Amino acid sequence: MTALTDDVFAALANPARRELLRLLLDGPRTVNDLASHFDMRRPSISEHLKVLRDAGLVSERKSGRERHYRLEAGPLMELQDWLHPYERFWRDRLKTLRHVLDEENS
Amino acid sequence: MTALTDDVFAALANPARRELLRLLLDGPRTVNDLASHFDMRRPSISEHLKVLRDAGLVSERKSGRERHYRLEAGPLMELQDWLHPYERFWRDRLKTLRHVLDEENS
DNA sequence: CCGGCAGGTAGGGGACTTCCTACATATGAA
DNA sequence: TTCATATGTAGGAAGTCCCCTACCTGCCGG
Repeated sequence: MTALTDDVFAALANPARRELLRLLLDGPRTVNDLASHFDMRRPSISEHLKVLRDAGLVSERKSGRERHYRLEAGPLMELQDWLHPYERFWRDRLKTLRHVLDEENS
Repeated sequence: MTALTDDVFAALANPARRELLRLLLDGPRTVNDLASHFDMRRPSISEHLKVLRDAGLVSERKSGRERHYRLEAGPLMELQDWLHPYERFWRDRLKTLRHVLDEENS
């Protein structure tokens, strides 16, 4: 298990890269296939894929002259762990809010 | 409910801003209090707080000449929603992996 | 009123991001 | 072998980010 690094947050900060991840939810795809969904030149897609690869969010498998990129959700599951304290915070605030509303209603 | 925007991902892309959120888990704090935890000048902290505010991740309450910043976890809970499809993907992959291992063991 | 403190804003420098157009590399097909 | 296809890499332009040093506003206490 790699630790959740800066790279993951930085990778997610770009909408094209998030869209790439979303496309990969349906399964592995080639670079050209992925690029066809964007209004952007292919080399830029290659660069985005490199950022995602360096963050551990995708992996690549060579097959002839194609490369199939596959989603690696591990870092995103670590992001979920990162969120846990905030979820607790959020629940506490909702509970408090509910109490206040109950007081006012009684 | 505000939709999960680019602003939230962009705000989280900076380690100082993530640290600010973490500090605010313990409750509201003033700018000077927050700044004291960083090796960075106060105006930069103000700027980071503005980014967080624009993303809806913190709110501000004036009290005399101080301003108390409070964590607003709402956008982070939307981030959790954003993660859901990836969690499903992750679970499926684990299940598949387990099947493969079972086959090999039998 | 006046000095000092809390905090925001302006402007700028340096590094980084993101896109582009060439160009390089490798593999499949004819 | 020779051409075309799939992809990566180089280098550069434009924009953005992040930090800084002034500087400004507003509130408190004497």
